[in-house]
Amino acid sequence: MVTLEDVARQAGVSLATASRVLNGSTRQVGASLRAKVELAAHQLGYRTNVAAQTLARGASNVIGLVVHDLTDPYFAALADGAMRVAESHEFMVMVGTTHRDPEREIAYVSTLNAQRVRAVLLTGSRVDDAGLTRRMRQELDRYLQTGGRVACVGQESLGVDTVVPGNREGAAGLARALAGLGHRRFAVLAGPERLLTARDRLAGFAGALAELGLPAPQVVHGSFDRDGGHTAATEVSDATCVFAVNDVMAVGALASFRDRGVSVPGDVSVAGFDDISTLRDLVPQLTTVRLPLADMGARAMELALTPPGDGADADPRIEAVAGEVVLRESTRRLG
Amino acid sequence: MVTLEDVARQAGVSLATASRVLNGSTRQVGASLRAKVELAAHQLGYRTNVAAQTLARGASNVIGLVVHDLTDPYFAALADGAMRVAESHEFMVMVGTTHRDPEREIAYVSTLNAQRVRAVLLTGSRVDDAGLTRRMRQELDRYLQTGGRVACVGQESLGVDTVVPGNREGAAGLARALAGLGHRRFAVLAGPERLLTARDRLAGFAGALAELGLPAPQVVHGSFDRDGGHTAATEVSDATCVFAVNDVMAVGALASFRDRGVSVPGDVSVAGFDDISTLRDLVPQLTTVRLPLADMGARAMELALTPPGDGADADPRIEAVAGEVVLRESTRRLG
DNA sequence: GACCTCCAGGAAAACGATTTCCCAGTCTGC
DNA sequence: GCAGACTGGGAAATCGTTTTCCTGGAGGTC
Repeated sequence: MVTLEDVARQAGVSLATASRVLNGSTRQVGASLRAKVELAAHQLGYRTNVAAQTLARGASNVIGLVVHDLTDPYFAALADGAMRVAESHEFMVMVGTTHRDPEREIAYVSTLNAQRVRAVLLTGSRVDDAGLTRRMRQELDRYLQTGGRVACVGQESLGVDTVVPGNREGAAGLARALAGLGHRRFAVLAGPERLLTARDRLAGFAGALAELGLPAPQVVHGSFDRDGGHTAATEVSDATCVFAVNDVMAVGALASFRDRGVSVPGDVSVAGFDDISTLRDLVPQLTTVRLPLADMGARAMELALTPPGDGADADPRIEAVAGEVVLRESTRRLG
Repeated sequence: MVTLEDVARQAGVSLATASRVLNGSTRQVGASLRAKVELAAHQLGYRTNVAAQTLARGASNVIGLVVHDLTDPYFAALADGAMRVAESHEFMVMVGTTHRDPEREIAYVSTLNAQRVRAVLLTGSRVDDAGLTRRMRQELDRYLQTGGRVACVGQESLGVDTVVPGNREGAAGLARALAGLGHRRFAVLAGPERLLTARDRLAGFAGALAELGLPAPQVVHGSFDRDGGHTAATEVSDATCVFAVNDVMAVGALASFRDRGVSVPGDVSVAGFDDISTLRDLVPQLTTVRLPLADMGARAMELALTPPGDGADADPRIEAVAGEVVLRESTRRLG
């Protein structure tokens, strides 16, 4: 293992000079020495020991990214946007997958803290559980106190810089658009009861229906994934339009209806939420609420990397992202 | 920032004892001291400084994972399988995305080397370019010499432990199955000319057709993604069956045909490769060659984590993974 | 030419852990 | 009762950098 000292010796300079040449320093080094050091480093095949560098500098060049599930295109898109930004800043990204287990999420923050990562990005939707939230807050505080930075995508319940998608407003807009198509009897495949993202979308949707004086939708809870949508769809009884609170669930619902010979949008209309791009070639094309996921990931990463301005550090920065209703083939005009 | 020394002082023990209690050691520590240390650590909110630990131990608990594109479900599935294994061994995973740029891939190996990661997992298909391969080899050698471990998914061209999918055999099997349906005139949406995975699949497919005494397929090159499939499909002239060398391209091709009013499988049959699970609810359901992607990622990670056995370290371990032809709705029986 | 300011270079002290010794007890067996 | 193993505890060296001083010489000003 070749160290900086080896390089310095071979180049006939001090450790300090070698360090200054090889790992960016404000101090100047004379051209001839500089050349010698670079040559020596190249000849010996020197690679900085980042652990030592991190220890000495007191700051790493790693960012932590916590997602629920990489195979869920929602998180993949978010992660992709975030990673592009990190890469453009020459940061490495350490990824943790929680598989939707809040305990693991907390554990990851702890581990990332131990790694002294520069910033942590939490992309998973929060859950309505005061105990968990409190413990997460506590873990985050530990990290923040030692100079860490945290940003979040989803709900602002953690009191950190957050990119907040317009779940309520988007779902409300979708409800109005669907009502505009003539639908009156709705069902909502609402996902897990305590998941805030799911809950907000349901609330926005139901709220808008109420405002329009329409009957409350049938609500079917279930898991937040494709199979959750598939299962929940079988319980829909008497609706002309089904809103799945995310696209992946909508896909499950479509499959379920197809299996049972129910035509979409002939017999029932289906809408989702997120506008996952991998699903854009689905048949029928899915009516949904588009979120700029990659962009949201990128903005969250920017938040995490940008220290809060001069003002009081008390207020977390909140960036709202609007969803855009996109009507496609899976929902039809009634009557 | 609370250090181990703070903990030791608060607990009234030496640094050595505190270290032994908090960060797994073979040495025993008396129960009373142990309790004191644990209490102190808890009270002070101590978090190990992993950088210092890595430096002292000379080995990190981080694994490097290099993928082309997280939003491509192929890599997402691979990464997911790999990460599960890493997590089960309590390793953290540092992910790099190359966006299909071989230079970036090499740069990542270098960076991960600097991080002194325990192992590096390369999941991207190799490209036929002697210069690039040589430089990658060189970079890997540097890393291997210092005790690093490397595993790869794809082609065995790097001479490291590799999980090799049966691209040739799978594509050949597919060709035979499609010929068995009565197809005679084929087109292959063949992806980039120099990408080995694409090339192998094309070769396997064309080879099997030749063996059957069928005419050579029309070959259309293009990019390896959805849009590549879409574009390439427009150039297909006179075929009853189109083989896209991966599922994502097949989706593009389906969309292209649909746009032009060409019915699948009525007018033309379409097949892909990989069996991406996100696409299982596509209409029409895609005929493809199934690869156990998550499992492949997991096995590659196992390879990376398991030191080669006692024998000569000369031979890289190769694990072959067979693809399984799955005929679905997108291909029909002719005549 | 004296004085002051820069500036490039080096010696050495951090950074925060792990681990090798060394030491003083305590057991064991006879 | 004593040699010899075994035990748990601590002092201090070590890992590979960065960075703070310190120093001597070069260049500028009056």
